[in-house]
Amino acid sequence: MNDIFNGPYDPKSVEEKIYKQWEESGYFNPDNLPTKKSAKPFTIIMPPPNANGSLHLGHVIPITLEDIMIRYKRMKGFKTLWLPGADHAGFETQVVYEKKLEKEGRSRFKIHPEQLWQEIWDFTQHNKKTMENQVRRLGASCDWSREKFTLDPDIISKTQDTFIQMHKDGLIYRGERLVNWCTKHQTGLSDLEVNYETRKDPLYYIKYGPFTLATVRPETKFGDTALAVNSKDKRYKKYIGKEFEVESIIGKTKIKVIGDDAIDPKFGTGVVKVTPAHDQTDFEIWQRHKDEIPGPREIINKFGKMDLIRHFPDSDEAKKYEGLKINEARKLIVEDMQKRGLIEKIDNTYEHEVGVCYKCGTIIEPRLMAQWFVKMKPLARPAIDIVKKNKIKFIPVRLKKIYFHWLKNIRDWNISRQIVWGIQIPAWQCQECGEWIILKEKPLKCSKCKTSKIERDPEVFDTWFSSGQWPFLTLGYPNEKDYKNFYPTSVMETAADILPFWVMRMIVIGLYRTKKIPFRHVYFNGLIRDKKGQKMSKSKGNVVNPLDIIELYGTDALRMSVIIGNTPGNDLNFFEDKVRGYRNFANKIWQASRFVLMNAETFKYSTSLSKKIKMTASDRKRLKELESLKKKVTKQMDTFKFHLAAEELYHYFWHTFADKIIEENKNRLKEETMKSAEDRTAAQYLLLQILTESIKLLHPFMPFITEEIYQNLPTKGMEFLMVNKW
RNA sequence: GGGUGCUUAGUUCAGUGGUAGAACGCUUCGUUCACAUCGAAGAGGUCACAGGUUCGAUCCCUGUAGCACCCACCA
Repeated sequence: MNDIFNGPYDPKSVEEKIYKQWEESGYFNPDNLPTKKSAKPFTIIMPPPNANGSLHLGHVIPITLEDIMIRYKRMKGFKTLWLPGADHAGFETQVVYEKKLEKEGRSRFKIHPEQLWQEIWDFTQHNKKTMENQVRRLGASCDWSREKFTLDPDIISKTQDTFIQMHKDGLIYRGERLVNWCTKHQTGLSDLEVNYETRKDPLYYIKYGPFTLATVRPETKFGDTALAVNSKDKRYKKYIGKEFEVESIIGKTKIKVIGDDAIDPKFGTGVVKVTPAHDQTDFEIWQRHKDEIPGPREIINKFGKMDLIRHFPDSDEAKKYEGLKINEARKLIVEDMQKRGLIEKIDNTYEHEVGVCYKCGTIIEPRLMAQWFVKMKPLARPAIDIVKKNKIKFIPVRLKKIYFHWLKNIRDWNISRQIVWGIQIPAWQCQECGEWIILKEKPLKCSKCKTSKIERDPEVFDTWFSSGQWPFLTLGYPNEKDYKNFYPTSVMETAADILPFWVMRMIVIGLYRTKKIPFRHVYFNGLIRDKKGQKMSKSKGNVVNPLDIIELYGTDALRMSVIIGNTPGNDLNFFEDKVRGYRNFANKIWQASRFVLMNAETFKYSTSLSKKIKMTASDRKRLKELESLKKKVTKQMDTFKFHLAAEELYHYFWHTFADKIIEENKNRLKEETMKSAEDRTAAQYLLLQILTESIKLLHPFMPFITEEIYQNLPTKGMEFLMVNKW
């Protein structure tokens, strides 16, 4: 017997070697698999990890789950493709890089965009390489020869094609809208990238002509273009449509009262000042009353400072507040208003939700900007239908509700980002007449005024605009062989929290662009949390590096610990004791295999042997039991119940095979106690048979140890367990 | 203000319309050559609460409470 079995199982000496063998075998690539011609494809596109750091424990769950599915299907004879990738992760990465710059005492705003781009490129390429090796350590059997990066030239080009096609189809428009503006990062954000925090802010009741109204933002007064009341409000009905001259700190101005149903008569005094340039609701009110009232007047600039003089050149007050930050301005203005008796009262108990940047927590300043938008309503409808008809199945099903809720209430999608790190928008503007031309290459002349003064839109796409096309772009839509062979993909396995960001958009754009569903199943895994159920984050200091765990306990143990007890869509708490338990299990497998092999040295295996073996009734019972286990586990695998399958196998191997079957057969194996050579052969056969099958069933979950043992079995058929028949 | 999920052993969590399950931890015993990263035996639960459906509910329905998360333009 091979003496590698001496001592406890040592993952370190096995894992690296085995992975290398697998990779060299070429079997990660479906083109090399010994599959039948009629074999069906099974495809998973790996959600590309962000190339702005290294893998953390949160990546272990998805990669393990995907690997389990892939290995299972590969053994089932499918033509399996698991395509890995990495995401440039636009804004996310730029934020990470900016923090790095800050530490070095540099600022993004002082670096030439091209240089900044190059620096971030180098940064991501470096991270990408580290991450690839980490993915290997996890045992991922993905096809590295097909790996993609979201900034590969073909991905960039085809992402732009989609934009151009959408434009042709009338789905893209450039609109002056209020954008969620982060004054720190100097970029607009999508609605999804805004978090809301509960804040306590003074609510000022200010006098406004014949009215008193409540506001938390008196400083936006200078941008007011109307007053609004609910059109059904009896108290104020008579004022609607009338214009008033009001006294304010910058003198007298005229302002009109309008009626709008968005106003809640019960809030404050039921009167609202309308500031369309700095408030989403007010902007919408203005859009409904465009003919009656003046448009937005911007009085806060992109740095979050007062910008008044250009609107009120003759006002001394305007000069006084000019350039002040919002908070400073507010304080001063309130003081001045109090001096003039314009403040009736201040309510200090008021709590409300304030939108903040999801990265830095800076209060979002709604800001009027021209941006590219995708019309979502027409795209949402087919995406709703397809899931309703169950053409795409959700695991767990309950998340469909969230999906529908999102799509039914969807608003147009702002896809412009004011950063350098991303895919450039293929849009060009004539500097003479302002005409926009949507083309990949720079046009020679403006299509309207025929001049050649044309500049590129310096902005880039929201990163989700390109990741939303990931399943078909990675496969080489529309003409590549892979696209024809492997699309639609089989399963999209991803974290539940990016359903609206990513899954929804992949379905929406996938349907639009390919006229096909991008995947048949979506499997949502939960987030990994620490022992106490808290989110892991660097600032809390509870981050666990998966490689440290692997060093201690091995990859197989780590994999088992994140699979067992992990149900789709639910979060999972991580603790080291659990991993230790499965490290012990790995050793159990190792020792049991050692015992079986030790006692099988006299055993000559051949496929025709099984007929000659004299099995006892209890042997047959044990084999039957094994058969029913196989059936049960197969069914669980087919229905995505990996946590149950893994637990079932764990229990069978340890408490049935090792504790019972091996024990009850010991006497049949020893020279001194055996009944006959024939009976010994039967016992050897039984144990080898059960061991071989158990190892196969365990392989998707614990690929390294099972492969290593398999290669030492006299019963092995193929060169690798990885491609052995399930 | 809406929505979703969770509440089961000391802990972390599975699970089922019909005597409650696992892992870890705990207690007692065991050092005969597969394994002390082990074995044997064991303690430990009104399955959040209150109603309802049912022959029977931890499971299905309704409501309540606590926790977690998501969404929302009430200034």
